[in-house]
Amino acid sequence: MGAMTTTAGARRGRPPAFDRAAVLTAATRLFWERGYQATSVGELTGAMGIKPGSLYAAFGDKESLFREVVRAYQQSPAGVFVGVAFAEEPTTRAAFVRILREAARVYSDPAHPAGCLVISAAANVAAQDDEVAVFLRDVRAANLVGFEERLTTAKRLGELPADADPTALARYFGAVLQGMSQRSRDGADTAELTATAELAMAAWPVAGTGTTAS
Amino acid sequence: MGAMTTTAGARRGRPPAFDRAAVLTAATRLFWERGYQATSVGELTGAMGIKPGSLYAAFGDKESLFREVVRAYQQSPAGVFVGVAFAEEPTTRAAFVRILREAARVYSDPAHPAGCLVISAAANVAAQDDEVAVFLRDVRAANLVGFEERLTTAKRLGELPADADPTALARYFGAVLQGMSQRSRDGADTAELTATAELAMAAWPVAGTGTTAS
DNA sequence: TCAATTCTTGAGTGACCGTTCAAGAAAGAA
DNA sequence: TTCTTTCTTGAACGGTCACTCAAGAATTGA
Repeated sequence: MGAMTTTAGARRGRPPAFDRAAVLTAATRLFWERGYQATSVGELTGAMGIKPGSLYAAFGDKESLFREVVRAYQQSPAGVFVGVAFAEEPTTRAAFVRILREAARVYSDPAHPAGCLVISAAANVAAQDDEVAVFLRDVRAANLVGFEERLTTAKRLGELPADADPTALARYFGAVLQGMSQRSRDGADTAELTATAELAMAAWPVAGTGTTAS
Repeated sequence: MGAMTTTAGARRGRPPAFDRAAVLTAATRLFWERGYQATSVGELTGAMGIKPGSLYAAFGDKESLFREVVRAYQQSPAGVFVGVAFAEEPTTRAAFVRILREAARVYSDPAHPAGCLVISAAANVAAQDDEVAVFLRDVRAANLVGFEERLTTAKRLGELPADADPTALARYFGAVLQGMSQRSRDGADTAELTATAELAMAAWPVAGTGTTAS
């Protein structure tokens, strides 16, 4: 689908003067750093090197641009490491260990803004921009469902003890990742986040004992 | 200090037509729900029932009002439960158990906006409002220092094993609390957050073993 | 060469932002 | 009563917001 529209020549009219992927990257960086609402169209056009008219012709409006940014982000290294860990690690436990460690690295990578764009870009938003907040919340909820499905499967396969609660575990790891994202935005470095990740894995259920002591 | 200025009569000039504490509560609710930047002065004056002139005469400007809101919040039940737990619980472990459980309750209390105002009210902010973000980040950092001091003391008193890392633990619990706050803003209820809190306590060091397995 | 199509440009839209201010109203002091 | 002080009110301030549009430039198809 994308190949036909981008590679095949013979498009009528004046060609765009900018590289769509490049300006999307610039927009991503801004949204990632400041969040959706705090990023103005003026800042966007400045960073993207295009005028408002071009932005609106190419992307629709600010909200559509943001949705495209999120879509691109989810396919970037910072967005796919969860899926990659699930696909490549042999055990569910190893997958979560890897997810937490990768998050520690990615969230604090100085090559891009700190934390996770999906977690922080619409943390607070005016009533009028509710749809953006709902959109990101749905993405987060879908990620949690992915966690839960993997953990449920692991329990069915005997990888988790019978008294393990996949739903509670999924939400716990989700909360830890959101906390790590926030900590990285507060300045936490890779070492700190890695230490947090290691401690977080202590919640992994061990066969034969309850998962927590009161 | 507060008693003299509020109770003693004999103040010159026209008295304020509003209850300062009441309008502060209204402002707190708005800032808590939407965050600093996404809350406009127009919404504030509407919710507080006063005109812009009165707001600026009484509170200075939007930023000063917000700082006063944060100060009041920190002395409210939602802001003091950490200090109360430290003061009332006999052991450090019991204090952290209580902090996590209380956070689960408070963050999801439907009587007020979800989560922690200090954690979420300036999550993303434009460059011009940096000072507000820095202000809240400092508050969070101070809370972490409080955690760390308590844990360091616990280690010195033998309540924690010799290989325990108070700094890492403090940051871990800080991250968990930030994650719980975010989860509550995504709709998590008390039961979910409580389950997360219980799982989080699995990271508490046990004498004689390493704190984590790899 | 000429029409059709697509993008760029620059100027401009109304709405809302945080904030200010002069004028009037309500209190104590003289 | 009159002065002084403090608060309220309503109408504004310039600035920025997201967004639009007509006119010109660059391309393809005929």
